[in-house]
Amino acid sequence: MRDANLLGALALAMSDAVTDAAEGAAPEPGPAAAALMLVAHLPGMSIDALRSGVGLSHPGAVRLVDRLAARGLVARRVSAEDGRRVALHLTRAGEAMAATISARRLGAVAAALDALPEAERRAFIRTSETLLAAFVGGPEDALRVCRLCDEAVCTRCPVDLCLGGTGD
Amino acid sequence: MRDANLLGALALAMSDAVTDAAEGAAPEPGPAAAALMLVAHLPGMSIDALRSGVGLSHPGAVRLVDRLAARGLVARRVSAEDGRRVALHLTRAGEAMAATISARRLGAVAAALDALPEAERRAFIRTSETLLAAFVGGPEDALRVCRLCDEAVCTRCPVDLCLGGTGD
DNA sequence: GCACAGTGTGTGCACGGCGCATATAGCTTG
DNA sequence: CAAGCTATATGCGCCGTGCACACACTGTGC
Repeated sequence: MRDANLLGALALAMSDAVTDAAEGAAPEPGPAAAALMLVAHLPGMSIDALRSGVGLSHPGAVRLVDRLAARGLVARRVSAEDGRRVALHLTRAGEAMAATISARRLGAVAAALDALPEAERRAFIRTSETLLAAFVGGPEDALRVCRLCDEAVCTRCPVDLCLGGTGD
Repeated sequence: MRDANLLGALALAMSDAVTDAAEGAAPEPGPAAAALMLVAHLPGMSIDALRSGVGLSHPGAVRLVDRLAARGLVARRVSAEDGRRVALHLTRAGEAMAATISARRLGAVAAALDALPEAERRAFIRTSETLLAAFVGGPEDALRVCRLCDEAVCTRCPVDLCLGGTGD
């Protein structure tokens, strides 16, 4: 029980730090930062996929894209293979903002992580991979879990691996 | 960089699981669950202390207490030593709800943690204690970090220890 | 080729939590 | 006792959100 309580507190503290760092660089608080990172990760994704990633209702996702498009961060394009779907893409400004968000997010974690001795750090990360896989139940969870990830540094991704992917 | 990204994803996934479990047992989504746990941890606390713990503005905290009081979960009492301050206390119903919130929160983490081998688990928790202390900058952070903690199982608390407390 | 259901997206509407500015009560210092 | 500070409470408006509904497009049946 003590271990679970301690780990829950660490998760909350780190998540707060990560979220504050990410949303501080976003145009508005809330799911905007996650939306930008998701579109950066999966260019051409649909609004419905974005919805499940950021945890909003359908109309909420539409309005979020409205606001991001009005700021010139994302662009709606018509999908080539399906006329109903919207293909979301990042503009230059959106890509720059996503890069800033990712840098701040990584910095919030790296500071504490770099203070660990090398061996302890490696062991900790290995166990973290095991735990992360345990929190992924299916493909719909992957978008949520990875909604702030930076695909550029996400090698051997445990989420992809546990879903049968290649881990890139 | 990869380590920081991975750890950030784990923090987000665990925090989501913990928050969903806690808020699912609360009367409303958002900071209500944290407010109940904080008052359970520190009976007689003021609205201003609650405000810093849940991360709301002053009026927001007042309205939150209004709603919790209207549901019969918390009680406003006048502080004995300071007539301006409100001493917040949990009612019987509030204590029961706080117990449920804590149980669900611990369950969300314990399931994944119990799957680890004993030695790996102990090593992971030790490093977690080190990291948790790194995310506490001052006394004001303690309330935020511990806003969902269960004091009954929080022995040798790294947050208290790094602030010079007794760790209970 | 055409009606049909199913899916993806956009919109009118109202609700509610939130912060800003302000007001009031109580403590504290001169 | 007057002035300043702190803690709490309230009027007000904003904005993100979800619900219900409408529309566009795709695929399947006849």
